[in-house]
Amino acid sequence: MPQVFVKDVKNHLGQEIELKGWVRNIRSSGKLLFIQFRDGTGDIQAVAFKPDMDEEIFEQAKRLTLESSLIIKAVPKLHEKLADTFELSVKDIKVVQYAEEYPIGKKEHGPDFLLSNRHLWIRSSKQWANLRIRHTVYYAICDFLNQNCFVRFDSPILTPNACEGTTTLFELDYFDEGKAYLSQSGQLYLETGIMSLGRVYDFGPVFRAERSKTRKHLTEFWMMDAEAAYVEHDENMQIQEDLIRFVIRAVLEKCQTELAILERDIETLKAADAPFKRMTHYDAVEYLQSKGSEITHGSDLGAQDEVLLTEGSPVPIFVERWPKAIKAFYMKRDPDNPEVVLGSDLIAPEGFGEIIGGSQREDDHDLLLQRMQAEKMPIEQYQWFLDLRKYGSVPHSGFGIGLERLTQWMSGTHHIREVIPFPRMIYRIYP
RNA sequence: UCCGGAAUAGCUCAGCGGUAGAGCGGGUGGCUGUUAACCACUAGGUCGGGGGUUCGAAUCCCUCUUCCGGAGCCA
Repeated sequence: MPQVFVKDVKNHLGQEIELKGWVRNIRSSGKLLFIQFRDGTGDIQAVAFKPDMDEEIFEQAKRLTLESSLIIKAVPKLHEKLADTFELSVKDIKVVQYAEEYPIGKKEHGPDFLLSNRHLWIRSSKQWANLRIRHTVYYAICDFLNQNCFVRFDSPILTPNACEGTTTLFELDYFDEGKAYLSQSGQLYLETGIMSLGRVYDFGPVFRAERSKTRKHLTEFWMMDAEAAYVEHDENMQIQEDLIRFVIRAVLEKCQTELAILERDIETLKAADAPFKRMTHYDAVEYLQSKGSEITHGSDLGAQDEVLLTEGSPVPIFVERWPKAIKAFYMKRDPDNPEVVLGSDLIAPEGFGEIIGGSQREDDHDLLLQRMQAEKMPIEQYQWFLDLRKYGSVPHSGFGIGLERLTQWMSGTHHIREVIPFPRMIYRIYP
């Protein structure tokens, strides 16, 4: 008998089918046994009724514990008490393993305990939902880019130098070549790719040895960097907006069960699928000051500023044209105002903060060299990067999306540690 | 790194100077419609480590360790 997945049960009403999975919960009522069964594709209630089955099988089923693995033969039917819900009428059960006493109980647990049991916690329904939404977000990003002429071009993870000098790097020994570092962004390598392929993206883990300790930071997270030749600042933002709205629609369409489990406010998410706002950094600071923020024109937005800025806005907000001093060396100066760069941060609503950083890149060799010298960067190590400005340089732009930040917003999850299978944080590397 | 908070049963917590408690989970029994099911009984603890104050410390003080929340930095 072929295996049927829980998600397909509705196509087999009245037929005997076989399902393979685990016990999420079990309730017994004498001759009736209610097994909350899960198989990875979804959950369904399986009902075992003693008079309808072999007595020995029923006794075996009675001894099932939380998370025991089992194969059941059953007939799907409409739930006797709930509308639009299916349940299974159990005919036979084969216990694959009686699970030992399961550490994660039905009541509340603290974060330390749950994180120490992350390898088991991922089975819980909210974690299951988060990981499925992450999957949907990941492939929606790839789908959008693939449909828009971007070619996957993976940047190396082991690198000889820093991408953006300021941030802390994880360092390791690289044979006889001295130190190597775990990449914190593939962006500079992507810029080489556009000269061959036009539009490229990478998607993989990046590493930041920052001692950040907030609900929005991980030391290892997944980032998608995209880069496009002949795209300038305004079009760069338009691509980002189209991409994010594509992702929102994909999640709303494909993750209805998951969003319901997480009690995500769907209407708020739907409302974000509308034209995004754009604001210069100057105007954003003026606005924030009028709202009581202490922010100054030369500085970055704090966490509270991001919340304040998007308060009352159903859509994300681009903050663009930043003071040159607080942005990276490779960003192109605004021809209309050399004090600011053509960079943009996209701030998600509902307090989820920055989800994208992007910019038009400096494409003039001498200007780029000057800036690298000003930042005292080791020029000889970046010769390959400067070369791009010598052999057919073109205007180009790109941006980077933090997968977990975006997933966190889509799923409405408070802490970023719940939207990656095994979060790496400053004080935690187990399991 | 800085500023707060916490550590008591497997888990979540109450107890805050006078010999250790609850709920859940575990075990045993009961129940034909349960939805973190319910009911009865039951086992389970050097109160994070070390030091101090006291007739007496889970409770007060010092110290160490671990964790949580927030800030900065960023995606």
